[in-house]
Amino acid sequence: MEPQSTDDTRSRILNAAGPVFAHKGFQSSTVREICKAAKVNLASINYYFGDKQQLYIETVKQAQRKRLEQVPQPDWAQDTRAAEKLRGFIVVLITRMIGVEEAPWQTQLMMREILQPTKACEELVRDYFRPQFNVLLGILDELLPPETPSSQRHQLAFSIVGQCLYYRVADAVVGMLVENQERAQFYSAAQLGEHITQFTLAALGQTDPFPEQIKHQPITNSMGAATKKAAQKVNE
Amino acid sequence: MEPQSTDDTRSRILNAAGPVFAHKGFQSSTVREICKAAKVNLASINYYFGDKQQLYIETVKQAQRKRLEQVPQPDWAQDTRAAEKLRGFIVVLITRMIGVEEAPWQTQLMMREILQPTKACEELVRDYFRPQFNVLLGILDELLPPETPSSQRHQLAFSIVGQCLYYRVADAVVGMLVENQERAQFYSAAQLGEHITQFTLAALGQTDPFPEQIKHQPITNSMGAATKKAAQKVNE
DNA sequence: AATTGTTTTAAACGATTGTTTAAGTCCGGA
DNA sequence: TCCGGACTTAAACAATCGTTTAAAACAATT
Repeated sequence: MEPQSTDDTRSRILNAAGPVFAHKGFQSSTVREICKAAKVNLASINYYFGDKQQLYIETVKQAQRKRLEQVPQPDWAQDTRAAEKLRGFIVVLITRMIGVEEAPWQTQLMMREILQPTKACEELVRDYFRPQFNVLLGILDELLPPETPSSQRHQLAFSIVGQCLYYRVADAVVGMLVENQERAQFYSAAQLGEHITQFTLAALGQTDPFPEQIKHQPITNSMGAATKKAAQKVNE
Repeated sequence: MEPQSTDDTRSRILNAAGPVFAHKGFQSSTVREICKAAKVNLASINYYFGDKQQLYIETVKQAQRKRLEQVPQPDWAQDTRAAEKLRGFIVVLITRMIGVEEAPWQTQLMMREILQPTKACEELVRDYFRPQFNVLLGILDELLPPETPSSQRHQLAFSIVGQCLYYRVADAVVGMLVENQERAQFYSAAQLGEHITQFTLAALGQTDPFPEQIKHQPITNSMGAATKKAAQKVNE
């Protein structure tokens, strides 16, 4: 009946609003700017969404939905080692954070919701963060002694997620702290993912202590097949 | 000549603007709201600061200055072990993040600058983040093999900082993911700092692998004297 | 007491905001 | 062809924003 992802007026608004909200936040984005970017009339937002705030909520939801189908967690073979699953999880997460070529405005929009939650955040947690969190806890379950208390499991998960989130949150500051050349050479999603994986596995006693372990070459080739495929999908 | 931290009109504006900007951001904060909170006339901001933006910049600077003298890094005795220094560094950092009783609006303001830098951010990096970063690198230098490349040292530092930042950035989400009781019992600054320290030291091979190492009791008593003192100063 | 410079005050200004309105356009079914 | 609902459009609206203004109040010096 209604075309979904075409250049429907409603869809044009939704697609134009995403980057604008992500870049400037809710208050600083004006309906006039969004309408201009979407090439629709000024009144269209109110006609299709009621008001600016409901447009914002719909935009966040759509960004989340798109992100879920763009970068699904890889479904591992049954005999995949837990360490390999963890590597895959981290690489997908860090890839979502820093993107590949295009600026990942969906993630930036979510980061705004994380830092300053609005009404859209509860759904975000329910449909996105919570399942993600549970997947990670499932992987950790295979790596930890059974008697590990859940409170400790949770904080371990946060230590992993926190390392990944950092490169999106503090992206600008990282750019000011490290030389451009070093950044260009060592800060790809694959390399950062590998670093965080090694760091985490070492902490969990799954590998030798960290500094001796990896050689920190510009290109790492220790990724498994499932991980590679998952990381690639982000480009789409 | 001019009283600094009294209830000077200029100071009243500055003190009132901090929490407002931290809570609502630059655009969403109105000069009328700030003037009302500061109990000064509407025109005072323009009289003393020129315009709203310069007030914002001054506010960020002052927050940074206050934070630096409130929570200085402990100056360790010469024979302090590096692991102990690292513990102190992390506890100070995490304490700055989540505060103790009062809401740490200074840190929240900085977090806004990190996520979306304005003109105030360059000074923030130069006077605050960069020195902090160097202190951490100095500590890591004592824990790492001499041949460890600097690019790897940097990412190790980011892995530590990232774990701490997470509890400020994702504070609201953490509150939605873990039960209230667990949060009340296991998420004090001292406990989170201890967790991050153990996790990091284990990754660096300075202790046994992580999960077996700590017992994750509600209250930990393994902090050194210098660390305790540093954590306490935050309350002031 | 008069004068000077500084600070405070209430009111107004112009610009921009989100939203509404009412007239207009389009298009398929009778 | 005419009608009716769905959509689009340009204009206007009311509210709020940051900023300016000019007069009043104040404080210190001569």
